[in-house]
Amino acid sequence: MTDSKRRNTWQKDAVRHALGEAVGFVGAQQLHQVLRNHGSTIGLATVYRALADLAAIGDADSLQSQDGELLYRACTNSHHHHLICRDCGLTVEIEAERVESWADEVAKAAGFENPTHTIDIFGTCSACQGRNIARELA
Amino acid sequence: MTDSKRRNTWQKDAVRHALGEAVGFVGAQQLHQVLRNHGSTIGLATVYRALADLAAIGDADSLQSQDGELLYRACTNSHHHHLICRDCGLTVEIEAERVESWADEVAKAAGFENPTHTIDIFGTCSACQGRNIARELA
DNA sequence: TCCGGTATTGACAATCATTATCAATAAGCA
DNA sequence: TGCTTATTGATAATGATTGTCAATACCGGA
Repeated sequence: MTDSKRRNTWQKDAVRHALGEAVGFVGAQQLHQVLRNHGSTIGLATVYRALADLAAIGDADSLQSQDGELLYRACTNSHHHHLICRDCGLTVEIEAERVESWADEVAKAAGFENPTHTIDIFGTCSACQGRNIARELA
Repeated sequence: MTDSKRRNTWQKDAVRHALGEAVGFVGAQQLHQVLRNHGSTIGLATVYRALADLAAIGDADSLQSQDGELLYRACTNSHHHHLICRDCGLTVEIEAERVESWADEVAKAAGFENPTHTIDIFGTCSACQGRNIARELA
């Protein structure tokens, strides 16, 4: 039942490809702008739909930025989490077996079923640290 | 510099009190409705401002629900995380020392400074499990 | 290759939470 | 009691996301 009635369009390919090119996480609006700047005539609603599809299929990760915007990123493969620079958006994938099992244990212990979790770490990457210090001295 | 020019108003007290009464996490809109239903004439914008203040002071926790809404909860004291029922909003506070240290380690290992993290677990609490099964049989 | 049913698109309107605006109000101090 | 100004609240503005719906184009079958 993965794709009983799914059709392939150049729009979906464009979104998939643009997402692959992007570095770090990008929002739907932003991705739409990029596509338009490259000459595409794709519609904004279509970008939203394509991204939601990719996330549902498992070909994209999604998370919300700290101001509430939904961000996407091409997904490598298995379940993992992210370490994100709050200045430049640099993203590092992190394995979290220890935390996966911890989350499931905690949920089960409290009688919760079908647990899902949101685990993301934000920080300032080394490059941005230097940049910020330079700015403070100005 | 905590409150050099801060003034105390009944509005702020009302929000603080209403937040204390609420069970689990509540949104600003929701809290505003509750206050109005209790006869208060408080404005919506004021509720937003008061909640943002409480969170900044450290008297309230905040997190975003899975559909992007900002939710608040009266804060007990120290740093902790939450296990939240996605149906009824029941919230359980969880200690997470293991995860705290893990998050800091991971960030440091990648050269990230001032790490903060978002860790929340969503699930279906035992009460709602029963309720959902009953509904499916209908 | 052509055709027809229908999934998909895209321009636009509609939502919804949140923030900005700004005149009117009231907290707190001399 | 006055004065200064932080705060309020009605409302408009913003911005991301979703709904609408006629037009389009994918794809399996003839």
